[in-house]
Amino acid sequence: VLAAIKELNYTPNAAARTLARGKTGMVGLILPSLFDAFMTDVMSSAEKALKEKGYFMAVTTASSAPDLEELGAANHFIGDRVDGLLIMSPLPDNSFILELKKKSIPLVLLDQHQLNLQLPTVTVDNFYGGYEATKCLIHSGAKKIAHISGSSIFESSRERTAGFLEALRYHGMQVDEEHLVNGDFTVMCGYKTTRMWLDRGILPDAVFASDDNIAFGVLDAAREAGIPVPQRLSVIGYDNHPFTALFHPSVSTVKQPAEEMGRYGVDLLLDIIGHKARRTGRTVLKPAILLRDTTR
Amino acid sequence: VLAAIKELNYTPNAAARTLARGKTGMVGLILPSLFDAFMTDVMSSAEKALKEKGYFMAVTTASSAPDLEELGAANHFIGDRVDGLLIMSPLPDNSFILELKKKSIPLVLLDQHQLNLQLPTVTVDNFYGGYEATKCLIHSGAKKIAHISGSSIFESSRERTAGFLEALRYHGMQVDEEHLVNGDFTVMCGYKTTRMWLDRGILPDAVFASDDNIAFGVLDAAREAGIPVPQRLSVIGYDNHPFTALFHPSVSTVKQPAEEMGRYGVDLLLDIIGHKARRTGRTVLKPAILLRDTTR
DNA sequence: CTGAAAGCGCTTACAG
DNA sequence: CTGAAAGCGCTTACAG
Repeated sequence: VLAAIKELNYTPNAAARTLARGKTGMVGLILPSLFDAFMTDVMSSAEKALKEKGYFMAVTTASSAPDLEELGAANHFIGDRVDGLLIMSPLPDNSFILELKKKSIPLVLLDQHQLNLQLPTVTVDNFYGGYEATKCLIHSGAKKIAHISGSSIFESSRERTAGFLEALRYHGMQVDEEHLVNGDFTVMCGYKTTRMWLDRGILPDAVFASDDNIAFGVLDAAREAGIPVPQRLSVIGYDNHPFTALFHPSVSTVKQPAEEMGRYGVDLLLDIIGHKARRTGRTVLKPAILLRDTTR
Repeated sequence: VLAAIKELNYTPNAAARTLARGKTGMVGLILPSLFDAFMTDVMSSAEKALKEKGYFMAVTTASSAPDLEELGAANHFIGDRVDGLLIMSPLPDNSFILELKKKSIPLVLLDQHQLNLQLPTVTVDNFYGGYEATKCLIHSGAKKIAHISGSSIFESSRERTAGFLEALRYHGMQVDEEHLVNGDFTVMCGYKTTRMWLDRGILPDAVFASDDNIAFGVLDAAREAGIPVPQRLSVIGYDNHPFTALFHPSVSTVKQPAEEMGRYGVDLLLDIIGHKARRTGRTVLKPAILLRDTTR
């Protein structure tokens, strides 16, 4: 009989097994975009970790509340197609999450706390990252330090900005209004902001960019204008985008433990699924400052 | 009764429905890496198209034959968890595919033909892309044209190189051995190759890079060495990486119809699943040459 | 047109 | 320890 099984290379029917056992063998990942380097890192790490445990990963994007609602809609409900969900999308509206909670679907939030929801979370200490990045800029002697933030719908972005402001405050420094810019995690926004500074003659000494895309844009504008980096302008980004280490000058950045976030998020979720962990608790990972050639 | 359904926001059990109907409502995507801009574009487009049709997407990476075998292994078989599979990973070894074929699992190959397998494919005309990119370089007056290829396990890379060689041949030109470099789709390889040319005093007039990562590396090395682009060195990449349009100078490239590949691949696969299309046939998409500031 | 029954292909608790 | 039966929660073909 076993020989025959090998012979016909029989595979047990997954749907029947799922129905009988109540486990799908799939884990869902909901994230805002497939184009962001950090998110892709986390996704890749999660995929690897899941594969090692014999799980498959269902990926779906949702960047807004309506997108999430749609995933909760009748004939497109992701909840019971998976054993649990890793959620990286910002949750301005919680009704989708509440529905999942009500159905007791195991959930882990990635890169955001959402304190009111009492859900297990895996985050990076963005306040610390923003604070330390700014401190390095201050210690290198910069007097006029600027910050270009990411989109404020991301908790991570808001906290980096808070860390930046606190570092300045602690060191008795101020930031000019024109040097505190609400950006959006794009190269374009870094470029345009720097051009604006250049045009108005208010280029700062140093910039803390809320992600590496922004930093690339700042560096591009500086290079085009012949501004020496890091002598005249220091730049530090965030994420450790693969290109930061490869370009010349290499770009200083704050490395997020993306690999760890994906792996730990998976471990935690699988423990919850297997009733080996509680459905609460915060895990905060530390980022690492990587000083390279765009800072003094 | 219907009111009660709304009330308790009931969702039918997916596993039971799958078992009864024989449809999972999931489509699998197998790709070599989550870090490549083109692949991410295709994935994103496929995800969007699938979502519109009420399907979810299971993503799994496999870059080598053993990886694929693993997906065919007993307790990790992806075949019956999905209604069909979109396969972007190179298939040097076909046994995994043969197994899927034997089980009649709908399959669409993306970005590769694999003629011997008689499977429906959606590809881009890479020979044409390589030929046209090179022709543009020739027409701009370049005499010494170099090429840095991607990894030869990719059919797409091999065909771009073939297009490059044919364009030279057709125009009665030759390529020096040192200017035909086997690379690997990385910034590092573009950078190192260009440095090597510089160090040996054999910098070409123009480079056709098999992807934009390589082109970024070439441009970075040229900038560092003070080589004027495009006056002394023209560069054209491949993929239309988001950064190519944003950096200064903007990077000439060959735009792959990634969005179309993802969307069309999904449409075709769903038609096969719904018995509305045959399990054969080639669809070849045309790339578009985007001449920007790194070519004359 | 409605409603009860069989069947999808497993797993697991239970009888032998 | 082995094997037959019940059950997982739907869908669909069929009887009424």
